[in-house]
Amino acid sequence: MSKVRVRFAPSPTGFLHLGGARTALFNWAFARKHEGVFVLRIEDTDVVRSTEESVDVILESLEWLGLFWDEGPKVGGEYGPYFQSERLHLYRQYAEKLVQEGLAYFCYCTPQELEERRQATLAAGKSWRYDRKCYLLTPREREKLENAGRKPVIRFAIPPGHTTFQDMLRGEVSFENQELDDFVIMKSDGIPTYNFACVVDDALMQITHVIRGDDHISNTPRQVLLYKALGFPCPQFAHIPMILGKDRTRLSKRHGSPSVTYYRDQGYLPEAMLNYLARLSWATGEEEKEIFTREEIIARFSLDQVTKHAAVFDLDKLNWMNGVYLRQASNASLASLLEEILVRNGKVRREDLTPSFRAYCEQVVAIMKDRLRYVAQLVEEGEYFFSEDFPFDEEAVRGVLFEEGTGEILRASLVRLQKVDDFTVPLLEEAIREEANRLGVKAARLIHPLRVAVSGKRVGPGLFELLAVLGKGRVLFRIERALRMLEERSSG
RNA sequence: GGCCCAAUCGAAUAGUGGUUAGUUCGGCGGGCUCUCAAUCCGCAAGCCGGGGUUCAAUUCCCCGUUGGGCCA
Repeated sequence: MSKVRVRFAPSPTGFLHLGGARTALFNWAFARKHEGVFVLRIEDTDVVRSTEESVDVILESLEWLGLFWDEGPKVGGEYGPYFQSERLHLYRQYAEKLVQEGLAYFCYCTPQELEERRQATLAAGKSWRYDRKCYLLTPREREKLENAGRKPVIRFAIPPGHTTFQDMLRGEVSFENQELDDFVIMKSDGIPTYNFACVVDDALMQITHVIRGDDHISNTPRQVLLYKALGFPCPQFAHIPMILGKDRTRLSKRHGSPSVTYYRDQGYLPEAMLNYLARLSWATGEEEKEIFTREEIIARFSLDQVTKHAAVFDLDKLNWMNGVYLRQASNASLASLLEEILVRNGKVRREDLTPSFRAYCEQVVAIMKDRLRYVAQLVEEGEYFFSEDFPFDEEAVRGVLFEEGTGEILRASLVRLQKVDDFTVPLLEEAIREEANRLGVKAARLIHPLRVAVSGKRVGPGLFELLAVLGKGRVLFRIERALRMLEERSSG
């Protein structure tokens, strides 16, 4: 059996979205599982919408996920080039071959002419398909049109009959050829259309298995016909389900963000993202197990465990899964992630990333790890770690800080804490519990107002851990400030 | 509009011609606890509808419905 060769072929017209990432993932897993080759090809024939930045973002996203390709941009390979824009001569060559063999033909109809005839046909209550007006053009007629300055497209002549292919997930899928149009394979500017370039490339790159989204099912009969016309062997096809948003429509900005880089920038871990994506549409074959390393994914991956129906992207589950990975990650790695996010959000300047700040970040993630779903939460909800100018939750102030008797308690706590030289968890705990005893109240009576005073929130990490991380100076300052808030309230 | 694909708890999925239809996330309740988490224990929640085939259908077939896709 020949070596498995699969490919992922994105168009660089934007970021890599989750659906594309999952398609890449399945291709990659399939290749690794079968010790085959994973090819990356950039389908940049749409000159207007394709950008170099987009290529970079897509490559970065794949690399971040650890979906490394064996052939393609940056790494090369013997079937290159891997950018379609550098393969135009190949498409031209094969298109001309089809024309010479009478399997494709030049068409000079203008868009306006086509539209007129389409409207007329529709008005007559019939469904429109290209009417093959140019199919039987004589050389003379063609010459005339050329001389009139018309630039032809090349259309593929759909043969009669029907086209059937085996889908690895769905079995036999069949189309009537008459439903297919004599579609354009080369535009008048010499740029191939998607189906044609795709077939030429997949054939020339010796792709054995085409694993792609099921939105391509209806392209497949056209492609199968092209393989036959070009005399290429057909690859195996597997159309995997799409990923939809919560409302079961195509994943888009409305559903949060569909881009891989967004999740990277929010502080999701690549292993978590990969794991979650793998679990969409794929049954691992194991109950009670959701967490899979990339090696485990490869070892278990099989296309016949892939479902046939669309999957809904569930942020809750991704968050849960990312939390699992976050808790497994080292404080050092999370701290460096946190630093990047702080810099990107303008909370910290790059030159302030000192070793001591790094140590501080490690302490922060150490006490926050258990309650994080993604690292950027620390920027969104944990301002109090990085600034004195953090918001106070109104409900916490009203319900906890302004409770009767809190002033005396805070003042007593302040005095007591001033005497604690070393802000370590055991010493802080001892101090607060002793002070509670002395005042004849439960420790909680001190703990809750203190938390609000130093963090502005009524929920958060354990108080003693929090005080220890913030350090004596900031803690005392914040308690004094809270006391002033209380005074202002009672006087005003 | 034409064609194609799909359908099990809210979500991801397992599974079967005869099962108390399993698991994970989420939800709810409880334990632990300074709060929130984390963690542990428990609970609720599903076979899209209608016809067949069959002793028996969630499972096989057909139709419909709904959702999605491609083309226009």
